Parts: sequence; structure tokens; C-alpha cells
Amino acid sequence: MNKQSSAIINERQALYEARTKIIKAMAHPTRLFIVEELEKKEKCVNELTEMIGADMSTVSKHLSVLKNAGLIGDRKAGTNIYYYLKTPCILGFLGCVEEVMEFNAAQQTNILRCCKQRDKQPPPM
Amino acid sequence: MNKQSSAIINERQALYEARTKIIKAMAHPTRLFIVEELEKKEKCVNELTEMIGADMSTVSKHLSVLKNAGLIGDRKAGTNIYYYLKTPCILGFLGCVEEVMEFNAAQQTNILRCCKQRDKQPPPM
DNA sequence: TGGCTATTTGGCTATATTGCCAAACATGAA
DNA sequence: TTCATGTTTGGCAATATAGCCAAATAGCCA
Repeated sequence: MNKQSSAIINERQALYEARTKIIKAMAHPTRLFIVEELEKKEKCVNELTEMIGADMSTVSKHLSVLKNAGLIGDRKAGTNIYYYLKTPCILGFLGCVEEVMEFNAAQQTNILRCCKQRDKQPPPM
Repeated sequence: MNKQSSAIINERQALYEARTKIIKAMAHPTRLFIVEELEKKEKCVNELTEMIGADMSTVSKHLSVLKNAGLIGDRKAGTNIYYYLKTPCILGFLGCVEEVMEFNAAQQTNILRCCKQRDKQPPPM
């Protein structure tokens, strides 16, 4: 976004950016996996790294993105660092995502069935 | 994500990627703005462009990202193309984001108050 | 048809993200 | 202290995003 001057969006720009930071933190397959795993139980980097199968430094960086967004927290236990989910509402968040996916899938099916009754309004596409 | 071979995440990889596509579509200030505006009322590219103040081609591309993710739909009306929100649950989605923001803010406040009772230990929430 | 308006596409540059490796830190144990 | 384990950081190359301009399309209306 750049040249907007007196655009309506400006008034709320800061708010949208703050929200974006949180959403971006979730916008990665590995991080979604982590969130879902941590929801079950706190885990240390090691455990997550094994489950994910990437370099530990990569996992560590993903964790720091999530932590930075305020979605997860950590606690030390000896040489381990356990991460835990701070915001359970995330699951509701994912609920909507799932809904969208189902909706999209249903539409795909309809198209395949030639019941071209698309979404709302007109466009029989 | 790359070298994971027998990692647990693999079984669910496709699912996480599908979810990610939807979340990524929301992960941009301008697109969040668009979603919120369309929730109120369908709008054509022109209207949105004015509110946003960016190049129309930029706005058009943002719209195509959202459409591609299945979040919005469009309908033609003469030479205009009106976009509308297909998935109202998105607002609930944003509700969680807001919750996280408030939680983070509250913590910031606590830190400022020197009540350094940080996160640590399991989720007090 | 030609001219208008609304919108999308292609091209290109600038910037951001991802992921690996190697190196640095931290902590507990010998 | 040294070693071993667990984790984070720095650096770098590969890829993906974002946004602008210019050109291409699409749908009206004379």
C-alpha cells in the first residue's frame, strides 16, 4: 500500500496492520501444525522438530514468529524450553477456515455436477 | 518446509496447505479492509479503489487473491463488477484476532507496571 | 464502428519470507 | 572447566509478495 493520501483506509491503517501481524503468524503450514500441536499439550523445540522433520533452526524461527505475535508463550525447564498455546480461541479461528474450505469444496462439487447454480446473484458463469 | 520425510506433519500436509491459502488471503492490511467493507455491502472495484487510494490494478489483484481463496465472489452489473463477501464467519475469525491483540496489550500494560509476572508457567488462561 | 468507462493482465522492481548451514549461547553434569 | 544437549542467531540463496505503470479486455452507447 502506498500512495493513498486521504483514503478511508488510512484512519484504520494501524489497526489493520496490527491484525495482519497476528494473521500472518498463522499463515504457514508448519506454524498451523505447531499451533494445533501445542493446543493438545506444551512441547519443546526438540519434540516439534522431530514431528516436523525440518532443521531445528527453522522450527525455532517459526516458534519465534508465533511468540512474537503473542500466540504462544514459553517456559524453561532445564535445558529445554517448552512452548504452549496462549490463545485457545485460535481454534475457533480455524473453525471458520474449515467452513470456507467446505464451502469451496461444495461449490466445486456443484460445478462438477453441472448444477451451475453458483453463489449468490446472477453469474451463471 | 523441506527435508521432512517420515515426520508426523506429512500426513496432514495437504490440509495445512489448504488452510494456509485461506489464511494468507487475509494476511494483508488492504485485504482485511476489503473484507470488512464488503461485509457491510457489496462494492465495485472503483469504490474500493477510492477508499484505499492505491492503484486500481493493485486493488484488483488483492480482490483476485480473496476470490481465489473463496472468501469473496463477484457479479457483473453493466461494466461494473461488484464483489461481495461469501463467508460471514470471517468476522468471528477476526474476533479471535482482536482477542489476541487485547491479551497482548494487557500483558504489555502489566510489564509496564513492573508486575513482571510474565507469561511463563502454563497458560493462566 | 469508435469512443468511453471499468477492470484485469503483464512486466518489472523492491521487499519480505523461508529454510538450510554453521556458529553462538545456555544449562546441567562430570 | 570441559563436555554434551537443547536452542537461538547470523548469513545467504531461493522463492514469494506487493505495487506501480502500461497495455489489453469487456461492456455500453452513439
